[in-house]
Amino acid sequence: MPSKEMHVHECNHHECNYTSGTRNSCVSLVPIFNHLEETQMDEIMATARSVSYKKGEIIYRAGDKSDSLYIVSKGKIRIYRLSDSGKEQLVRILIPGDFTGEYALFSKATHESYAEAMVDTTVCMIKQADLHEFLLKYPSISLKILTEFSTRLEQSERQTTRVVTEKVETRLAMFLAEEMDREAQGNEFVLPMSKKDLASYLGTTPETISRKLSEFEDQGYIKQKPRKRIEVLDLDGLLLV
Amino acid sequence: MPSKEMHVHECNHHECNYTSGTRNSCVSLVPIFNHLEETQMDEIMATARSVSYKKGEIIYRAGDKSDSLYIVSKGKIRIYRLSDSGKEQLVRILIPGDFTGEYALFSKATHESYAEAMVDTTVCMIKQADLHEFLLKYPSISLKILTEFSTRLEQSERQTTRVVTEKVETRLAMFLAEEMDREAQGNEFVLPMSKKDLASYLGTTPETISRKLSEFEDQGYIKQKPRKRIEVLDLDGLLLV
DNA sequence: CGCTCTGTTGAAGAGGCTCAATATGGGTGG
DNA sequence: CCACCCATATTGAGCCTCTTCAACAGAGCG
Repeated sequence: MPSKEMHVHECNHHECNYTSGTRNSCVSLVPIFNHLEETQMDEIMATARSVSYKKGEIIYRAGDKSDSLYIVSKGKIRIYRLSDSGKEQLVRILIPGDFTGEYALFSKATHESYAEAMVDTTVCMIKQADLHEFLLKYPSISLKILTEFSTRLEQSERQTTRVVTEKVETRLAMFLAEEMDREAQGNEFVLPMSKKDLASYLGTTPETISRKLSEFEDQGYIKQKPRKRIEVLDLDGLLLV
Repeated sequence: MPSKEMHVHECNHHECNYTSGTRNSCVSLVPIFNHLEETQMDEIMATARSVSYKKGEIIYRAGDKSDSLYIVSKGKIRIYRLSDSGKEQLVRILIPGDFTGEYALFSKATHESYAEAMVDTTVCMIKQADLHEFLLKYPSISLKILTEFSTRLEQSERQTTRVVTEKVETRLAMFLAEEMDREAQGNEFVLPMSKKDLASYLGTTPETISRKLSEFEDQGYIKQKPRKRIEVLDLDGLLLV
């Protein structure tokens, strides 16, 4: 697989094959693979390709044919959709250990969403044929992916339900509470995205986000600090909104 | 199908084990199993339990512990969620061949949604332990389920995007167009649910659905007929809304 | 045959969007 | 290291879509 003779110009976006011994960067860090034996991980790693993208680069777009699984090994990826009317909606953000590409991989040949590097990012790609082979050979991988999928499905449905049943204020409060739960350092956390993206994720506009956060601040629930940091002063109050 | 010796009181909701030879009602009709050999399907069927529910009965509810996959063999099931604020949202409707229960099965022990029989319904249930065994034994089943999951995930994300980016009128028009695509007999189709449920599915209210359908009718795009039948007169016009 | 749930229609009000003007800040190049 | 610049964020005002509440009509089911 890995050609040792690799030259820079053979590498789109600094694309490189792995050589054994450079395993650590991706396969071993994703839950779907890291329960395997070392030798099995090496085997998978041997079929993987590493590709780097610079900030802002598009990794795939809707309509692209693709047949690879993308595992984030470094950086951050924005997954978003464009509606028929052309509006953008942020679906989720991938951090190292997350993967994407599953739709094109298991169902259809083309993507419906867009993947964009939010910062300089490295992914490893596993081709559909290789992955299928491994799934048949090591069925426990499938169980891991099924677990991941069912969690994602649940989250997606929960998100839909929220958007249709709760008002913006409530959705925002819930989002803040969840971030506190996942990311809190003390009683502060850092927004993982711009407020523009947050608006798109929550199904509203940047203006409304801005206003609602100010209201929360006026009401003493939170305090906004520089560099996207938010201190939560009254979590319970927030959740009663 | 019921064992021949079945007595009413041995069967909760007319619950019965399968005997070989009565295979046809469920395992063989779902895409996730029907690619298997006859003998393999028989093997799975032997572990399945058939349960019937009367119209309106709840099959599972949020918070229930469950460890079974439910495959619809007859009838129709409404899957819905309740938001934190208590509002109901219709997630999807299952018809024979569809399955549910995956979240409790692969991720957590409890359901987040509700499943209710819309008409008299029969499901077959496969226990988690049995299913896991089959997945490891026949890895191709996992691939089928992965395909199904990734399709559902895509649909769910598409639904979220629509709800947040399109207005009600557009969502309704798209829904009608999709139903035409899937269910049309001539240029008519039958709504698969009440307008109340449709409202909940599309994230709006029955009043709005009623009004928008009247508008579409006034504009000559559709014609509403008795028994939930809708004739589409101008599909293109509808999609330009 | 009546009762209850679903659907329809009207009117009023609210929540959030749009548009526009201005402020801010972090990234970049000099 | 500083100044500049452009995307992001903020704030205000008006408006529009959709929800809400209420009253009534109709349909399906026991």
